[in-house]
Amino acid sequence: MPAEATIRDVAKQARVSVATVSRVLNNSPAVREGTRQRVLDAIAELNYIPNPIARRLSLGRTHTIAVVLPLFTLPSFVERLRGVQQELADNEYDLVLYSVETPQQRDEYFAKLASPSRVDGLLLISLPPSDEYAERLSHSGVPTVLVDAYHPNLSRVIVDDVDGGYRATRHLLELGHTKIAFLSDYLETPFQQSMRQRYVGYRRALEEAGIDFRPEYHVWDTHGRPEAREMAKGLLALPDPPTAIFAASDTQAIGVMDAAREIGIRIPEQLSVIGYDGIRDAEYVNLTTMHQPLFESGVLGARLLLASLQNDSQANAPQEKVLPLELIVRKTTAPPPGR
Amino acid sequence: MPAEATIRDVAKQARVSVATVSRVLNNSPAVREGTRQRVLDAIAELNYIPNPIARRLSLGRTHTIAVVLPLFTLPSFVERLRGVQQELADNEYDLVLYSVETPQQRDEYFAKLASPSRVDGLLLISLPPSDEYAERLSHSGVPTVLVDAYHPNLSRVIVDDVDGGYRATRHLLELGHTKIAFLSDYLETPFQQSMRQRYVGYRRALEEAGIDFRPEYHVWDTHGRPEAREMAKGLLALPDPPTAIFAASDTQAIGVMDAAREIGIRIPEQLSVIGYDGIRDAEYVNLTTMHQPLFESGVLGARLLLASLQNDSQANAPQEKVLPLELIVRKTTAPPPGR
DNA sequence: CTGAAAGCGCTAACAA
DNA sequence: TTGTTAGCGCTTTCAG
Repeated sequence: MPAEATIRDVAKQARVSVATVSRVLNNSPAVREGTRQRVLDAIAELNYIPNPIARRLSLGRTHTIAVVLPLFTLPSFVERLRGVQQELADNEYDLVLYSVETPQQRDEYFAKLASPSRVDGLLLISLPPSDEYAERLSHSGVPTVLVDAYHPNLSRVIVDDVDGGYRATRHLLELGHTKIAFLSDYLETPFQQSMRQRYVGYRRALEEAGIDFRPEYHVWDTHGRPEAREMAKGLLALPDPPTAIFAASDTQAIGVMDAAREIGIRIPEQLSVIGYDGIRDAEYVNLTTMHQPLFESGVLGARLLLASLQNDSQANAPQEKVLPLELIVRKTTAPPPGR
Repeated sequence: MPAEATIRDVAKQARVSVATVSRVLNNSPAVREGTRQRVLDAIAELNYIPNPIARRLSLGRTHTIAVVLPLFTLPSFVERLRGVQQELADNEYDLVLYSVETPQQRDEYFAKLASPSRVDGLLLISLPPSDEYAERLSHSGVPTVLVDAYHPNLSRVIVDDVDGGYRATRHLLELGHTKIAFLSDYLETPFQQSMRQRYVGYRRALEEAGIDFRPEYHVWDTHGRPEAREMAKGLLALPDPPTAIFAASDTQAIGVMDAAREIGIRIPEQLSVIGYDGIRDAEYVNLTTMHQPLFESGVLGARLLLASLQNDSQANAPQEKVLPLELIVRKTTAPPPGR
């Protein structure tokens, strides 16, 4: 393969200066049509492609947006990423991907990426930064937006998960349930804050309805369908089992459905199940769920970032975009048995 | 935020030349310990981070690996991507992501990325290049490896999909089925060649068994669970419906299961279903499937690429890695009714 | 062991 | 309208 042609080669070939070549490259109007054509011809002939790295160095911009997200096993993360990717696709920016598996790794990436010489912008999906890193990020000069994560100092696109948890629980309550379990991830991890908020909403709805919270109705484990199935089995084996289960994600709700099928408990006649997220699979299995706009959250996050990349008014206040939640009632929730 | 410190600032602060700073940055042994320490101190004090772009320009390498894959709705693509990501994570390379939705876009990306000034290496997932682009790629000087795609001139990690299709069909045949349908994506798209090969294997197995191929038993549509469900319904509504369906992907097989449930046909008593891929969901729904190592294919693809990035013996012959397929018999296949 | 200086390929004043 | 030239921040000869 022949060595790559440079702007100098083109200049020589077209008998102009590199400045002129640069001008036509950048669509400067200040170049005579004939000259432009000569340059274009030279470019075509030499098969010239401008070196983006050199361009970036000269411009002082990286043309890169880093997207950081938890290791993307979960459909909801992937869906958000797809939104981001779509919005970024026709832009000038490269989307570079970082997947984090541990809090240490997360902080490592945050530290590494909080530098304008590395990236032009940062998109953090479902990864709430600690105060320390939020501070560093907002002072780094790297525009940052959070998707599905909250920090007061950073732009974000979120939903009101407390309200979501509340409304999901209300739905069950209104059907007449009083024995309502909550099944989720570990709540204590600083990794995921949405889950915890849904739990808060759940507690609030119970309290408001004058129903005592029963600790044995709250179960948690690492995220996953089989894990949820096992948890659900435990719940249903209780001396006084719940008549409804609120799963903090659709994936987990589907695990609950697995358990019910396995044990021979009919949904929704004997057990109501409600999920959260509104992933595609929820529709296929007819799961009642609290739907949030996953794909759109990615799109909006990217858009927000792009916007703050435009007006480099660095110090513009953090934006907040709250996306709507929608209760989608399908076939897995009904009044409790005997009502 | 203070302007970023440069290597010059560090040099000044440490009272050495930039060359020396560069040496300690690159762990050159040719630096006296005392000097090194001074430099290190200066770096710490100024909070200096080397500018990667400048480094890349100087080194003439992009430190970037581009991964191109079809828009990642499908679990199997995501799984492969995860493998790639994991293998690349602790490397010096940035993983930049390109998702293609149309053949035009694919070629656009191929053209753009076939340039050493853009990327150090290229990983194409489930995207067989045309001869023309394969040619361009292999002459571009950009090491390229295909995952789940084949071209004789390019390194690749694949499975033997003809054999997979053959063995999946054999499994059904051996159970005693003779009315076996094949349900897939469009076969004619140059987008996906694996599907077509599975079909070839299917036909071969039938032929070998002396069973005539019935055109009405071969259905196809765009990929997706609901689409597969509709196709399956069509198949089952045939005057002489099949007793077994070989779906070219697990996602589609699950769609078939949806259809059966909806119509009230029992699996496997009345209908056998076999899928392909071995995605996680297949296990949950107890689907018999032809399993291929998806995650590993990504890992291996990345490894292959990394290796050819090492020995820049550009002209090394294309490597081929064939991963094993494994028939996993679960609960969706059984002898046909009345046997 | 250290420094001076050229160069990576491009952009953008500034001059002409 | 076009050309000259000084950077962008780093690496790497080549001298010393």
